[in-house]
Amino acid sequence: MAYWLVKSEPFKYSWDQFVKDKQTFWDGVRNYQARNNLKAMQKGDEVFFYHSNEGLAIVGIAKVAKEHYQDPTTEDPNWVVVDLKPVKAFKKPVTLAEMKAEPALSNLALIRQGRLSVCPVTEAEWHTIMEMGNMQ
DNA sequence: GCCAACGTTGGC
DNA sequence: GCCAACGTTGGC
Repeated sequence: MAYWLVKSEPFKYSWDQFVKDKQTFWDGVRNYQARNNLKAMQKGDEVFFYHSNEGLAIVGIAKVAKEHYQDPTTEDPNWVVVDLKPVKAFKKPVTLAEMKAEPALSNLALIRQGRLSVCPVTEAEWHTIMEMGNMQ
């Protein structure tokens, strides 16, 4: 079991839309590092859903419903998607500012490499963030 | 809307 | 294979 974090701009695809859809394929990844992370995801892995640009917070938890497959929005075999489904929303979203202020999260990939749209989260980081969001 | 960070591209 | 130029992302 591994943990991940994906980003979405709420304009483009918000958590609310995700919940309404019940399931979605995570497309639009056009970065090799992010793509490699997508490929490493396994069914059942848990994923933080982060709102970039607006909100700047982790707003919910998703689960990998289907492992990577060819991105249906392109012919290019370089790119893949995974299926995600919503698990639950944070009662209290954990903001980027809070995560930056938390010493236990100083190595968080999201903070170290802000532009990476799909990044790994360690188990310790996962639990820290869960506590910060009152999700324990 | 600006700017910093970073990835990608292309000329040499 | 290096490096400058350029484009994109995302925080502020």
